[in-house]
Amino acid sequence: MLQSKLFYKTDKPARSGFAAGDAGGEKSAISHDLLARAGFVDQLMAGVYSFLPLGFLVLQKIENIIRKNMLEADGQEILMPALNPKENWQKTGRWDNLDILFKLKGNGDKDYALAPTHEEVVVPLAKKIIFSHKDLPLSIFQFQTKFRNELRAKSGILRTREFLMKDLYSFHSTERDLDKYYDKMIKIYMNIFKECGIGKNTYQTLASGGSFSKYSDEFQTTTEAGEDIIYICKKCKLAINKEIKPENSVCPKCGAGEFDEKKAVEAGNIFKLGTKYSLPFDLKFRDKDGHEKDVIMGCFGIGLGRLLGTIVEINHDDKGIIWPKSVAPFLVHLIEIKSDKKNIKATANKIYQELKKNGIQVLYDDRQDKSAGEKFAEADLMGIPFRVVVSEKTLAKNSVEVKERNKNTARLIKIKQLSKILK
RNA sequence: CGGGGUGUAGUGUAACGGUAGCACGAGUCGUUCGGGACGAUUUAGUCGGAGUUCGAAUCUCCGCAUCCCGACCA
Repeated sequence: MLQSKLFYKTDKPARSGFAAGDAGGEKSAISHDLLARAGFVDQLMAGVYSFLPLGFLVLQKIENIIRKNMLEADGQEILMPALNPKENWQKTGRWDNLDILFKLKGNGDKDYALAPTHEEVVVPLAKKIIFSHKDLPLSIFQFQTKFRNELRAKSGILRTREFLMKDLYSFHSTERDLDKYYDKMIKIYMNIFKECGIGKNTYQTLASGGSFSKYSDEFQTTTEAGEDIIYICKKCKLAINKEIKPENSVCPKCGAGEFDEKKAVEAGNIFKLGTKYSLPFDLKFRDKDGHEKDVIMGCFGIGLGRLLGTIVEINHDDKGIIWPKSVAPFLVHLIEIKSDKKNIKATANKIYQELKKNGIQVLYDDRQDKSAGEKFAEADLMGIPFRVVVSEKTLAKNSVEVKERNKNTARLIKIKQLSKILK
């Protein structure tokens, strides 16, 4: 039975709705407020968060959606170290030039870096695997904690200094092969965001490529909490990040000239790295003719915590979170209304066991010291898709009350039918 | 990294330079019991360090923390 205090936030929330921040004009992300109050995350310090049981369950759901899609892209999952030697970062010049790099000292004054990204690890690794054109293409991915010493952490969980990221690195023998893979990955990325419930608000967005290429592609989700401004082509829905917009007065894809301006959060970013990191580590392969050539690389990232926060930014109302079923911590929030009649508890318990047996994930609120109103309010805040209430009233009709979080009306369902309608 | 704001109990908030108070939470008892119930009772606090003063939560300086704006953002 899941009723730990970690699941049920004990703080009494403000009753005047979730006016973000105070009257002084300070504003912070709604997702941060909701996630903290509902007990999904806990802040340790600026830009560093713990994921509590509910939040961790969501994080794992998101991870599994991404993993499934990366396997679809022929990715092989590994886990690389976060603690890195200085030398690798010197080779690429980033030890001195990357201002967000966390540096630390070990025994004997030895220098280490905490990896903010993993080219400096994956390329030397690939060097031990890739020798021939027969070894290509190759895709390697991981879910790893990244460390970035952001000058300013902000927007709650949306911009942190330590965060879980999926990063996939692809290795190709030709530019053309990278291009093909890159286009395929754009589709796969859009599918990930769709599966996470933010597909309608997420746009492929042309952006600056940083120092490696002219452009990169971002996946921007439109929300007021966003840090970026994007221009969405009214015709083909391709978006352009404000940072490169002056260069494009018409849509580079369809040629139309009308755009919607929106604030957005960058939920993912993909790059054509080319030989930027192959060169410093001398990553080469032999082609069919025996000639030595540089390996061409691509890089594909998604920040999981930020994605989680973005999902909340998109899916909430004035009562709390409304989780899409695909990433909800549980499918069903089973609430037992306290009663003197013993059969209420027994029946609720039976329903709980029955649902679990059917493979349905249930959070069972059987606390005896909480009023119905309090339980309902917390259920709304937590945002689990189905609320199932067992009480004297419902049992009198051999039923339970089922209410979906994203709907306004509840209905009575015969207990025997319950498992069938929960989808 | 520049600018600004804020640090009071677990949380949220009051207190003119003069007895640190209230609400929520948590504990106990009783009454409630389908939309954040009620009474009684208990618990717990001025970010740290210097200074001014008869006296500092309050004023000054330093530090630390956090939030916001900007810059930055593989």
